[in-house]
Amino acid sequence: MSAAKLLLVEDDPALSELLEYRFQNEGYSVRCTGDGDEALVLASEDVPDLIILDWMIEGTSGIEVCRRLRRDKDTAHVPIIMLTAREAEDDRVRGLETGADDYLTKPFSPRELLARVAAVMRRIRPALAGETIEVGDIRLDPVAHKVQRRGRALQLGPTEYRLLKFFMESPGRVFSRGQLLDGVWGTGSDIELRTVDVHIRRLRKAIGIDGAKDPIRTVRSAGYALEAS
Amino acid sequence: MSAAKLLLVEDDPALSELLEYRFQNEGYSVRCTGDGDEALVLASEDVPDLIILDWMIEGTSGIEVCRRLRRDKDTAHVPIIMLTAREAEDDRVRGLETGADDYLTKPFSPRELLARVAAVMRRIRPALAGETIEVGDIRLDPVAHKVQRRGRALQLGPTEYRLLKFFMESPGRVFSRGQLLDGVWGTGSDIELRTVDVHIRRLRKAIGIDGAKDPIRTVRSAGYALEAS
DNA sequence: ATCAAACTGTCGCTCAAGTGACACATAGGG
DNA sequence: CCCTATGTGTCACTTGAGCGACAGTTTGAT
Repeated sequence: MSAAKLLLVEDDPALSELLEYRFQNEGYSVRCTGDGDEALVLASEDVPDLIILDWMIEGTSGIEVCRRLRRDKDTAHVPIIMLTAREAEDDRVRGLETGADDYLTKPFSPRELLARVAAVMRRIRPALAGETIEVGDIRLDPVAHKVQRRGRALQLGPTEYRLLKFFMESPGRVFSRGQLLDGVWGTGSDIELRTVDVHIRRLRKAIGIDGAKDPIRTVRSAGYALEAS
Repeated sequence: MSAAKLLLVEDDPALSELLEYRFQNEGYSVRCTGDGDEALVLASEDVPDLIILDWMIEGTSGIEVCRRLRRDKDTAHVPIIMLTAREAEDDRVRGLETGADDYLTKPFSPRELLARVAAVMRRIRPALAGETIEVGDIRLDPVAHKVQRRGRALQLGPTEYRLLKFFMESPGRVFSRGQLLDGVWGTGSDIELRTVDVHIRRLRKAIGIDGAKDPIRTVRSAGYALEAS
């Protein structure tokens, strides 16, 4: 999965380094700068998914950076979390009105910042907040109803989709034909057990990419399983 | 334009009344309750655009309400701003981790809450904040009530416009016919589900430019989605 | 007030995709 | 070798979506 890209604009080296480390640890891709003008350049040449912006920085001030980011078409929609030492309500309101999406007052705990970043990411890019299921090289996005393998979109029918999703919710686990019928078709279905085979074959065909091995394992006299590998 | 719908969950009558007044003044459509269980009912029967939730309320606690809202598919994506008297970092983090999008500590000024609500609305439903939305090569200006594709003005009927706008507010996401009826026609409409198909067809025809491919994706037995690409 | 044009909701038909059943092929254990 | 569990190809049926048409309604201009 492509990691979420953060841009951290903070001129206190100690804090900047600490945060960079923590965010990288969480799997984000982070770029840092302590300078307002440089921040604008970085933001426009590779638009990040989220910007963490200190109010008091060298060069162009934080609020001015915020305003300019909002004015540029490419960065207008990028969420911004502002960091500041100011407590005054007026400043908070001004920050929000300028276009910041969230606001944190120093001193804050890295943990709280992480939680806020995660909250924003959850809203903005659900795909990056773990709402998609990933097993091996297959990624399933239930919101968009889309499935990818190795970055290539797969074309699945409704039943194939439900079947794959069911497998992906419990990777590696073997399901009997009866369990699959219950889970995918619904408990009240009086479908032939063998029909499962057919759909397994269709699913195999649908997710088959040459160069990739079949992730569906047949377990003789037991059922089928989706391999986590 | 349909006003943004807020759900205010606050059991202090004085505060509740004050906020309701202020929000209505800003053009929001507000419903209030002081009870957690009632909040869940209200939220599910007519999904609001944003929920303001007091941590300490009668009945089910705020954090539990938050958790349940997140669990229900219909309300999972609705942004939540939590209000609380607690200062402790642990509580703040817990609130955010449970799925709240933002957080305000009492006492707060109504003005700051308004600013935060506006910030969230701007991000979630730009159209309600009067901003133009852009998805792929389609641009929609809610103020001018105009739609362009590749710079060419499109001619849309009222329902086509609302339908497109609804899609553009959540690009890539699949909506069932029922969800589309709720979102575009309003919750109380007793329209045939199949009518949605007809309007989808009309919308497709209206936004069709030769050389451009149809951005509306049909998801069999699920609904429709507007492709971000 | 009148009229024409545009918009909206329904219905029924058509066609394509999805689905289930069956017949047959294949593989592996006894 | 035989038998059973599994895999594969095919076909008919079902379902769902697209489409054209139409009648009722609303809108806007004259």
